[in-house]
Amino acid sequence: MNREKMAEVLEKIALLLELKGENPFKVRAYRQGAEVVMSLEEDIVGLAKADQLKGIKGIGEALRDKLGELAKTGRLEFYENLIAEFPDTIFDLFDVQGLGPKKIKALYEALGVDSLEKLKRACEADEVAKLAGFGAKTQVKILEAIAANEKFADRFTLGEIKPMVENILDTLRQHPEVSRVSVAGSYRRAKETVGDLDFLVATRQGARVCEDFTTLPEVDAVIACGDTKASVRLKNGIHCDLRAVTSAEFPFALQYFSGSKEHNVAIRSLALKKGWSLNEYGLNPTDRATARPEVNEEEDIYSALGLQFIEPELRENRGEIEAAMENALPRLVELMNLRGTFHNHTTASDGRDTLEGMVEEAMELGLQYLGISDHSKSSVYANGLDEERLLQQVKAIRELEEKLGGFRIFAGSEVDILKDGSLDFGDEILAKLDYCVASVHSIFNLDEATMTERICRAMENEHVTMLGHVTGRLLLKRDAYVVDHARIIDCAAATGTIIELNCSPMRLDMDWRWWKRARDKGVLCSINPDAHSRGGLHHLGLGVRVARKGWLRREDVLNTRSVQEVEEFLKTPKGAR
DNA sequence: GCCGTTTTCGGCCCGACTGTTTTCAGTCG
Repeated sequence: MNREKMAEVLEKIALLLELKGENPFKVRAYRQGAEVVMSLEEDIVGLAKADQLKGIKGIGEALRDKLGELAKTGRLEFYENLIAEFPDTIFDLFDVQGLGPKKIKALYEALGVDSLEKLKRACEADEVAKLAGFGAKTQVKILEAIAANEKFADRFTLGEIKPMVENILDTLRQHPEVSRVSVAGSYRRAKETVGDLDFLVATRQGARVCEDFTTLPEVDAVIACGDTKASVRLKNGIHCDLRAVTSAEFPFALQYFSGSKEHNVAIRSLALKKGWSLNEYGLNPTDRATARPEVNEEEDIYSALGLQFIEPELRENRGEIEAAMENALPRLVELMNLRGTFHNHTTASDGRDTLEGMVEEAMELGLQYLGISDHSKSSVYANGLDEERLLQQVKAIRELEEKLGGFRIFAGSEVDILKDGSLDFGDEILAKLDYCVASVHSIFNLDEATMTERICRAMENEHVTMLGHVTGRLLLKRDAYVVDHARIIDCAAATGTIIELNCSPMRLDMDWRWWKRARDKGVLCSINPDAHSRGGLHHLGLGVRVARKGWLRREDVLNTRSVQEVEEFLKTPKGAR
């Protein structure tokens, strides 16, 4: 039993109760329970096993018992009875745009529809349109939604949709009737993947702007279009909403639609305590209210509630509101703080650009130093360097550096962590490098304890400056290999090993949820693009956003330091850094 | 089912949009 499985059971119970027409608040309680299970800092499975869930907000007596049973026996009778009432394939129906519990229930009871396949056939046989509450248009929309689901992925990585978001923002800014523009939602909060996009505009001509939005070249299908809201599906399949509000409403709408839902629930209840009812249009006095604060920007809303401004990346209800009350929010790292970066590849292994090309791009970006760390010999698939080629590369780096004068190139290696935790190069070779990134690139299927031990052993090596991509995850493609993050963070703290924030768009690894803990234990971060081409260096901005989401400050990140400081750091023995 | 500075019962966010209705239910965020 693990955290994910526990949350999934609660999530599925919520759906099944909805199908049965249960009290919506009970449904919500299960859904919130799933949320709590996923976001709790402590080891929820261990706590559940030991009957120590008491006092956790959102987990009451009933959920406590159910989680306890689940953790101890791996099963839950209540759930098994519930799930036996419906076929497993019925869950797929909830993914169809426009179908909710009531409609699914009707389809199931009247037509026996319990899978996507049966739904499709029922629509094609014109049976759905005849049902009460359904009609011809609904039937067409269901078929379209099924087709869209078959054709497209339902989530996108933050990195891959960035160019498109920038494009749409530019177009909206140029609209003559639009005065203010922003993207909101999980994209603005820098979640590693997003399921949809939310755009917000200030205008007096909502209907017209909404209409124009639906004719953008990126739009594939229009789902809805009214006076204040338009909803479309873009050609790459992503769902995209536009909200049009007045300029006075804009800060409220921006706050509201940026979420997260959990953050907003907490903010609104705080507002109520102060005598204000907060929604997407404004701050309205309840009977206890004092004078209405002036709000022109989002910052003014937080300030009216007696809070420090909370950066969007932090709005996950993970302690940011409490910190803002005490004026204790960190000043987050910014892109302009970065002076260089480590973990980059060249044509020597599997990169697409030469050493000279990579350095040139780094200089263009205004960096003062660049770390080169090509793959080591065990990564045969990536043309990894053996000892001889590595030493040649070090020589080439020193020569290029000499020629450039002033720009520092750190010679390193991304050395493979072998199965037993030993390294692909011996200490005598590693000692000749300026630094070294150690990463796992093979044998991903070890159990958690063995994998964690393997990684910790590598970190104990004096020459390992930093740990590369902690879990090896490829977002939406390959799961993380299982590691005990808490132990790895402790080990990094104990050995003075840096943990990399790999900001390749597919990775964003270590996950943002762990950085605050690492920071509090004194572990240093290095924001590394894992660049395999000149363009790859541009992902540093993405890395900064994730670092911010992990509560990191400038001083928590190695590559905000100057060349001299980094040299000093690397010269100092690990234990003394 | 959860929660409590309206505290053990009675609330729990609510507004926009659509389609099928003839005044509203369902979905979505």
